[in-house]
Amino acid sequence: MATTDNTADAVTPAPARGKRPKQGEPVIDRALSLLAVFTDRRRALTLSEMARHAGMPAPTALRLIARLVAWGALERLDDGRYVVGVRLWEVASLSPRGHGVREIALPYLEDLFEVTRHHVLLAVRDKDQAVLIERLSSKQATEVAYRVGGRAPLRSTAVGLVLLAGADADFQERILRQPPDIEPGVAPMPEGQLRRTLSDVHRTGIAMIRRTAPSLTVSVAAPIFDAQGAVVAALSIVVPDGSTPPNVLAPAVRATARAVSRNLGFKTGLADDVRTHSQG
Amino acid sequence: MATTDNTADAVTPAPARGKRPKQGEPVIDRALSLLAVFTDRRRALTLSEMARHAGMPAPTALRLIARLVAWGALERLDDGRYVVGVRLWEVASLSPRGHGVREIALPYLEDLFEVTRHHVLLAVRDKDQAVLIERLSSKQATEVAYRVGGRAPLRSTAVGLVLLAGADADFQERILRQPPDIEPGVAPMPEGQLRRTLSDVHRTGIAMIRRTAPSLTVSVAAPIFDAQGAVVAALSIVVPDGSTPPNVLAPAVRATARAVSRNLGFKTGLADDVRTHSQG
DNA sequence: GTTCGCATTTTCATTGGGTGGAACACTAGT
DNA sequence: ACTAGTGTTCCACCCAATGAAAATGCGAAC
Repeated sequence: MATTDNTADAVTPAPARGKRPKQGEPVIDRALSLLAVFTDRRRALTLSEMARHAGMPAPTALRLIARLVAWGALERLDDGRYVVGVRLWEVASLSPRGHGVREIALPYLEDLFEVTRHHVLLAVRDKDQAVLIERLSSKQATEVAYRVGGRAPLRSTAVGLVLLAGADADFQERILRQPPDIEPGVAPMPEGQLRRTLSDVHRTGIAMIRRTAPSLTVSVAAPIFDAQGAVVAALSIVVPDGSTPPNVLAPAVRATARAVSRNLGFKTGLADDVRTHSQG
Repeated sequence: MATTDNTADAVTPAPARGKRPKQGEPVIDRALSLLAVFTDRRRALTLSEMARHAGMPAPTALRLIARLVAWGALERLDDGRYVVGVRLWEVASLSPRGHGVREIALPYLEDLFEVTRHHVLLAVRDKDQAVLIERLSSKQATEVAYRVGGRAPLRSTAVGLVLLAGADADFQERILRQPPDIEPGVAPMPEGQLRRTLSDVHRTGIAMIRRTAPSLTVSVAAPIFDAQGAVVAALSIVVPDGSTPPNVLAPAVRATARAVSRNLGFKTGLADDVRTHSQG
């Protein structure tokens, strides 16, 4: 969680006496930190919970929250707890990299999903992580690790690898220098192998990852390009290990990704190998 | 657009001279009004555009926007324009009435969509309007009036009627007293007929609306209940007029809505008429 | 190359909105 | 009754927010 860089991680053991703990922080930052207290596990919070997690006195939190509620960024439940409001969701739906790509990609994801009946994922990169934009799942599909709106590591997921391979070199370097992900169910790659993998992903336009937790699955991902040829998103399919050979899935995933790219204005050259040559 | 209730609707013809135009407004409100300048048609804006639409001087807007960008609520494009950021979308995805119901309903919407191949809509009520939470559409489906994240009137759409019929009495009264919607392609209902319609919707659990614009369609909607039996969302299917008789669609829509309701913890009684009796 | 026009950014003296401790109301648990 | 927790109102202090002005950046027109 990127939200823990606030002040009061816990309960601020020694509250610094009667002195000002974090007085002077811009109001907006405080308001935003009140939004950031919500997580997947905590979708409805009381005033005092919010104040505690955001690291500010209750009266201050109350005042700010009141404004957020008045605007619709938060809503108050009957029991007095607060939740993220529809108005905020409404504005957020205008996010080009959020609902934007989703809106364009959804019909194609539908097709892929309908044919395969397996999880279909769409993700974009934000900071050092992948953010899951969409996930189509049949009710009886295998257990899946990530939810829509959640974040996933770049180096140990198929979509992550695609997004990482599509990023600029210095960003890649920075990520590569970080200590390896400790992702349950995925064997962490040593740096050398990771570099080779990224190179392969860049060349072939396909990334694969095998997981052992939460269930045995294979993910196959492909990049989505915008009109400028930049990788703006990644699409993947997640199937139970052994159900379908990955080399059978790859063409379908690739074709779907290309269809979405074309709809985003990407001029798909002739065949894939042509683009490959122009890049190598 | 609900965003026009801000100060500078246009360009503020007479800027009130050198006096303070709206000095003294809380900072949060200003920040939020900067988020509210984004609409379906304007998803990427320059600094001066944002300042103008939010009704504040450029330096002030810049300062606030800088904070919003730092947090991730906004993102800056290469050309200097601002768009709604993924971080905001991420938090908004925790909205129970936004992505919450969507997440639960999606698999069932999928099924309905797959069988019918027509638009499937999911909406909730916010203030005096319906907000479209999800829309599944095949690529070759008919033109639709609303997009995900957009708003629709309560009295002239099928989902709107369902949500209105499910609201408490005094809210219904307030809406009924308002002047009728002027919705293109939908004949506005006189108050008497509307009351009768709402009563029917409440009794039968089905609402229908026929549109002539943007295309000739029939919408059939049904309510989704939460564990407490309150109408929290509405589900509808939109088909070309004449393609499928509404009375054929109704059972499918109803069954899907019930399936979602059950998943939300709603105890579906025995048959529908049992619940009807307990309510009348 | 120079000039104009406009958007963006920095600076800075002024001040009013923001602040949070204290006190109060209320509920629930002991 | 007492304690412990939450939610709310109040208010005197004061620092963050403000926006005019000026500087800077950026193109396009000349």
